[in-house]
Amino acid sequence: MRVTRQRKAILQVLRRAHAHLTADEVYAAVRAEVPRISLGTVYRNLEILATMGLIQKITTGLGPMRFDGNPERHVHLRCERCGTLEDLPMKKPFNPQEYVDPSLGHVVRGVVVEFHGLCRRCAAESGV
Amino acid sequence: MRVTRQRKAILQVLRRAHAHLTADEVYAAVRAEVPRISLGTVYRNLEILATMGLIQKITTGLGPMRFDGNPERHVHLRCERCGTLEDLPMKKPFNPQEYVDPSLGHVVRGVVVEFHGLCRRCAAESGV
DNA sequence: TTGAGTGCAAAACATTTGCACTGAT
DNA sequence: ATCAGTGCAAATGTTTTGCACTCAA
Repeated sequence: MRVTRQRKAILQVLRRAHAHLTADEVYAAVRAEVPRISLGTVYRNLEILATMGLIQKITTGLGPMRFDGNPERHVHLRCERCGTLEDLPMKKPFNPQEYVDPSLGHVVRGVVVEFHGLCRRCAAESGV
Repeated sequence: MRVTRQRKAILQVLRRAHAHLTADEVYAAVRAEVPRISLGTVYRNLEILATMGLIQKITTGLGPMRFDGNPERHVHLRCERCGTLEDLPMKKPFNPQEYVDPSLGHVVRGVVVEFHGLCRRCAAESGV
């Protein structure tokens, strides 16, 4: 894999970002550094970086995909009030085998867990 | 809410389906019964039925949304080999509080859990 | 030097919407 | 009779792709 200016800039944007960005947000941010980059290149690189495990691709079922510069395993909280997607530390790792009976013939290799509720700010503002 | 021919047919297709269908698959199936139904009507009704809790809308991050005629809470297994989405019985219920620390200010109201791996048929065929 | 990567523009795909008409109540 | 629901077609928004060109190795 070649290290291009575009690829470096995309990775940098994601690593520096506080929130988890959409492809379009990445595009906008990277343009500050590489003005002539195209949206197609952004998509291509996000796909490649995710496949290589350098970033994470998060599909949430609400709006477009988002990308997370943190490749470590962690879970997300989707705020029902403001729509943001933020990291959530887990008390203990999630073990699929606790929940699924392996004798039924299928094979469980992994699991995607996404919490939803209220983020810190919205919980405070709505006085919950 | 009115009980139209279209709405009844859509619900019936989803309740009879073994797998969890995309809007397009529902459209194709319903056309056998209501040939002049439009895709827009299918989408509108799927949205309404899901909001009313009669069906479930499942966004999986791979391909288009899928719809589940079973409104009860249960989890799904996405087969990495053939792409189907099927129901998975759980040994015990999933309790978010076991995993997430409630003292951090946010509020967890629910969780979406999706397993991935191999469905029965693919597990058997690939000899795992 | 050379082919992986790029920019551009068009295409593909899923979903939503405006509008005049229809049919369930 | 009324208006929620429908069919149609166009619009929207996201993501992918073909192709000629560029530049990292």
